Amino acid sequence: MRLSRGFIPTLKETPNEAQIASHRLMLRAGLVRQTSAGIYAWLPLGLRVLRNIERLVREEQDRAGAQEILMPTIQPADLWRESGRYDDYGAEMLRIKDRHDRDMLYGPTNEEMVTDLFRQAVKSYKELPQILYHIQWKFRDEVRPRFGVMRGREFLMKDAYSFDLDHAGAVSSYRKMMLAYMRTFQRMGLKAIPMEADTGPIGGDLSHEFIILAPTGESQVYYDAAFEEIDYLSAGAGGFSHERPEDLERFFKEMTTHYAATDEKHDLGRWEQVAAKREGRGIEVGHIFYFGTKYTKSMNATVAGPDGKPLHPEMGSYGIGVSRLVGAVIEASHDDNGIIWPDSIAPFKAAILNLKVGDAACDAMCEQLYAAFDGNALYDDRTDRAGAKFADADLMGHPWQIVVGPRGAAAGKVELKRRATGERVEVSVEEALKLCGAA
RNA sequence: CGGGGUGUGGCGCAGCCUGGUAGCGCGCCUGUUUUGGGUACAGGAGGUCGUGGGUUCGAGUCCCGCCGCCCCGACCA
Repeated sequence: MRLSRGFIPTLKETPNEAQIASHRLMLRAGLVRQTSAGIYAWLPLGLRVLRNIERLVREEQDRAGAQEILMPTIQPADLWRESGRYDDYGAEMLRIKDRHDRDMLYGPTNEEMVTDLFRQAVKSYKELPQILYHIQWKFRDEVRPRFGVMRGREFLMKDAYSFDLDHAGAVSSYRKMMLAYMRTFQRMGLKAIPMEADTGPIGGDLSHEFIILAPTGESQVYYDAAFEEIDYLSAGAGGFSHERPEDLERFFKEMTTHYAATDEKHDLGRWEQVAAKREGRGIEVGHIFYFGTKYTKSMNATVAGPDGKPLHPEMGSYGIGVSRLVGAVIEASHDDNGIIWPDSIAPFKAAILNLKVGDAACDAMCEQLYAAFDGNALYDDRTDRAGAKFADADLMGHPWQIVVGPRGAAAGKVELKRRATGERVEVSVEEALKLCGAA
């Protein structure tokens, strides 16, 4: 994208309504604009990040054996009457009526709908297990939306639902999802800690929430440093495969034996036993639940068992706050000058800064670089001053900045800057492309 | 939903106490200038002062209602 043509409205000053770092930076870097309390429009730069996060989430869901579907945002109230949650959910659920005066709602979650789909289609235990997920907008009419996209009313969530024949199967699905989550967060450059959680309105008796570490997080967290040593992505010895039950067993044991708790659940007695203590601030970005037959029973979803008799499958549900993650990553990774995107979700791999638009050597070099990135670079071809370009590039947080100025261009060199470290090297165009991983 | 705050060109703010035709910085447009960390100068465009009502000869300013937004708390992916 050429910045001179891009719809990337950056701001020098922080709008008054934004108080926390990620919200300020998202507005200043032109990622989003607020349209009403807790509801945001995603602009090109922000949308690219959102899509990148979706892609990572999707890849890891698929790897864990989940199948992607897409359920609607609008649901009929009747489904929720079946489960009994239509009355339980309260004012947080946005209730609407269609033109025929039928009660509808904007889905805050999808247990009822997916259970309905399942019971219509799946008739035999032989078809189990199934894990279905979708990435769809949700609406929860929060009393007090805040922190930008971290606590919006409308938000993008990945929610998965597992159906298993029995408790053992459900636990296995639960563990697969947990592994998928740890892999997902690691790939996004985040340190995530799984913590035992209450099940809340979803119901059930096994639940974990995933907290990522960020200095500005909402809650204080205490955990065993052992979590920081684990590599969830490794395929070799000591790695974890979704396919091998023994791996899942070992993985789950790792996740549940090391100490981890938020301040509300902090147990000083157990904490004292932890050899390598770590504490910090955290943001919840995912939550998983096992709740057995809560919905299959209330909504009468059955499959025929081996003996031909109907059985209620055991369910779990698994959520990742996709749009929240955009804010959470920024909270975890920024400095005074702006955002520092992890490579895996950055909107662009690199920014190409042409310090002297109109200079034949600079223009040619920039065009060559821009073409080589094949759309994955933001080319700052504006006629602004160098300082403005440096400031905007830092603000937007591209992992690499390739600075092309008349001084270096004459010698066939560009300056390559790594946003995260500030490190700069003077290299040829070819070397720059190689170092950025574009060539 | 309880408590607090705030609303004035795109963004940040002053003006309100003590009513008299709306101002500053940034941004934007034009020109000159500058050219490796938000250059300087000159000219210019842009505002129903959130909204409805009231008081007054006259309301951004005073009074009442409503709405939006933000912060703290209770609640949450």
